[in-house]
This record gives sequence, structure tokens and C-alpha cells, in this order.
Amino acid sequence: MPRAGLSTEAVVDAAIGIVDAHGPGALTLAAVAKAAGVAAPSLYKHVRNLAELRDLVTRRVMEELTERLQRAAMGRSGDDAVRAVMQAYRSYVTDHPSRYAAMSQQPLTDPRMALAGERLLEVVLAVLRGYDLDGPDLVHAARCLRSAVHGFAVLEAAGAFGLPEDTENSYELLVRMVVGGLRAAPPPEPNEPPIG
Amino acid sequence: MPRAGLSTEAVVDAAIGIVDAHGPGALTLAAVAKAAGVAAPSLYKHVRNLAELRDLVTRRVMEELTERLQRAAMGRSGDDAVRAVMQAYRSYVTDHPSRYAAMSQQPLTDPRMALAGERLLEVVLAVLRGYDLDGPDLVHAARCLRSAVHGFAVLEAAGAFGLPEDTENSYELLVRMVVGGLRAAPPPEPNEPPIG
DNA sequence: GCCGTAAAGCTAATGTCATTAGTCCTTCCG
DNA sequence: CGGAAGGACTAATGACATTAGCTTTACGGC
Repeated sequence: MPRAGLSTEAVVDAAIGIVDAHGPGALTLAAVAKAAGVAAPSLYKHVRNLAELRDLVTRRVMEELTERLQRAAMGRSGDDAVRAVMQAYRSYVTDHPSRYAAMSQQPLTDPRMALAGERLLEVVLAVLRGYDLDGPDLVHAARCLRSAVHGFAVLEAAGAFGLPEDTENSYELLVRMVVGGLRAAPPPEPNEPPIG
Repeated sequence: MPRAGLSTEAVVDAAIGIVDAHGPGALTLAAVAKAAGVAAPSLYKHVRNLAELRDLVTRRVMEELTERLQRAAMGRSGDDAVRAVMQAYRSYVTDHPSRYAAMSQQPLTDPRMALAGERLLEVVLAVLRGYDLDGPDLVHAARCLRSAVHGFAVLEAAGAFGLPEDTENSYELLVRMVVGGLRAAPPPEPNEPPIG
């Protein structure tokens, strides 16, 4: 038996291929092994177990996404940057819906994921620096941006919207909501009903 | 062996109990059977298979959520109604994070889920009628509201936000974003960059 | 009160996975 | 050339889901 020349990277590649082709639910070690042309137990030389493989896939996806957001933000600022990042985010999800779904089904609490998550967050925070938000408000703004974008992405990737053609305009409205909301003044007082 | 007096409802009850106690990943037929004091194959008298049980759990959760939203919307209109519904939505998720997570991991494309989904959508649409949105814009608005709320809920339920105390204010900002965005004029032209 | 039927449970069996243990080549370094 | 390390394999175990076929209970009609 000639060496398969496997590596952790190669295993993750195969895993992503399966996710792309058959959805996140099809990601099993058995399937990855078959795709890699190897017996299932051999994978344990490159990956601790299925949970770790899922983590690695998630990390890969986060990195891809981060890179795309960085490119989109490059050379832009203010509303323009927020808009571009939001569009880039969605474009990643529509390009790789299964990958994104696989990522979002992971528990996000893993410390191992922290680094990738921080880098992603950095991009978002960088984009938000154009607005005059102090510490806590910056956090709130980032969470809202993330929630809006992620919520739309998850629902779209899950096929929860009826008509696919029309989602462009729906997203455009969401972008306007977020951009408009970032301009508006921060909350009058912590934990108080707003605006009044 | 005295009859266990099981029923589909009772099986779903047990399933929800497991989800609440040990998270969506712990929902197996074996676990449900043990909780119900019955052998695993017996469950098939009440439920077609694991996939259907998951569907039933999802449906139950959607119904609970819908009921809560209806109550919140009752007797309110306009911004007030939107605000109340958004708060009620989040309160459900913080009350039952595992349940909500179990629901969101389901593929939402099932026709069997359609009815429950429609009822939930109805509440949202009812709340949006206060704004002068024509047909398509109403759909866009509903999608955005749903995306924002769902995105925040998923992230919060997954523990993706660092500090739990502070999420109140984050959500308040999100509510203001949405309410503000609904007030703003609809997009100038389909598929064109907005506001200008 | 007795019988038959259908529903509700059970045990046994199968197949798919993940995971572990133990073995065997192959590569590469000295 | 020898030997160690690492990569891959087979065999074995254990958790689950799911199917098939059997048994018992509840209950309506007589």
C-alpha cells in the first residue's frame, strides 16, 4: 500500500469537499476516509476525532470569510466600508452555503476557535471605528452588525426565504437598517427603554 | 409489563426535556426511550424516526414561540408592537436556549413545518402592517426583522457573546436599528445602491 | 363474563459510525 | 545497512437507529 500522503490539511480539504457536496450532516469520518482513499482509523493520525475535524472545518471557514471581509474593507471607510463588508459576508455565504451552515452549527465557545474569531471580530471593529462609538457602544454595535448579517446568512443558507431572486433587495434593506442605526445616537441610558 | 401510556405528545415532551437538560446534541432515541421508561424500538409506535421527532420538537418550539409573540403583540401597534415582539422573541430564547438551538439546527425547508412557520410569519406581518409598506417591501421588512432577531438569538443561545450582563443593551440597540429602519423610506430602486 | 383485534411493548438482529488497540510497512536519518 | 518514527491497515468494541416478529394488554361487541 503506497502511502496516501495525507496530512491534517488534506483531511480538512476532503471534509470541506464533502460538506460542499452533501451538506454538513454528511460530514462523517467514514465519508472523509472514503474520499481520501484511506481506511477510517487512519484519519486519527491527522485528527484527534470527529469533533476536532469539525472544529478545523469551522476554523477554515472563518479564515476564508475573514479574508474576504478584509479585502472588501480595504481602502474603504464609514458607511461605505460597512456596506462593503456586509455585501462580502453575504457573498461568501451564497457562494458556500453548506460551509457556512457547517460553521454555524458548531458551538462557538471553544477556546481553540478564539483566535480565528478574534481576527474576524477585528475586521468588524475596524470597520466600525469610523463612527464615534466609545468602548461599550462599539461592542454593542459590533454585536448588532454581526447578528443582522449572521441571521440573514443563516436563514438564506437554510433556504428559509421563499423566493431566491428577491433576496438581493431584502439584504439591501438590512444593510440600510444597520448603516442607519449606526449613525443614530447611542442609547440614552443603559437598560432604559430608548428614544422615548 | 404495565403499559407505559405513551403517546406522540409524551414522546415530544420527553425529547424537549432532554434538549433542555443536555442540549440539542443529546437528543437521541435511546435517551428519549430511557427517559420515558421504555425500550428504544417502542418509540417507533409513536414517531416515524429520529428525523420526525426532531421535526416535532421544532414544531413545538415554533408554536410556543408564536404564542409568546402573539401575546406580546396583543393590543399594541407600530413601533411599540415591533419592540414588544422583539423583546418577547428574545425572552423566549433566553428562557429556553437549548430549545431554540434545537429548532434552528433543523432544515427549515420541510413542508411539514410550513404551517407552524406561516403562523409565526403572520404575527410578524401583522406587526408590520402599521408601516406603509406595499407587498414586496413588506416581505423585505419581515425578512430583515426575522434576520436581526434570529441572528441575535442564535448567537446569544450559542454563547457567542462574551459578557452576558451586557447583552440587554446590545439588543436594545438592535431594536432601535430595526424600528428606525422600518420608518425610513423603502429602497429608491430595486437592485440599486440606496440612500445615495 | 368471553373473544378477537388492534395497539403498545418487548427482544433479537442488522448496519452504520466513531473510536481504540495492536501490527506492519516505508521512509529517512545516521 | 540498521533502526526508529510515523503512516496506514485490520480487528474489535460500543453507541445508535432501525426493522422484523412476537407477546400482551385494553376494550368493544356478543
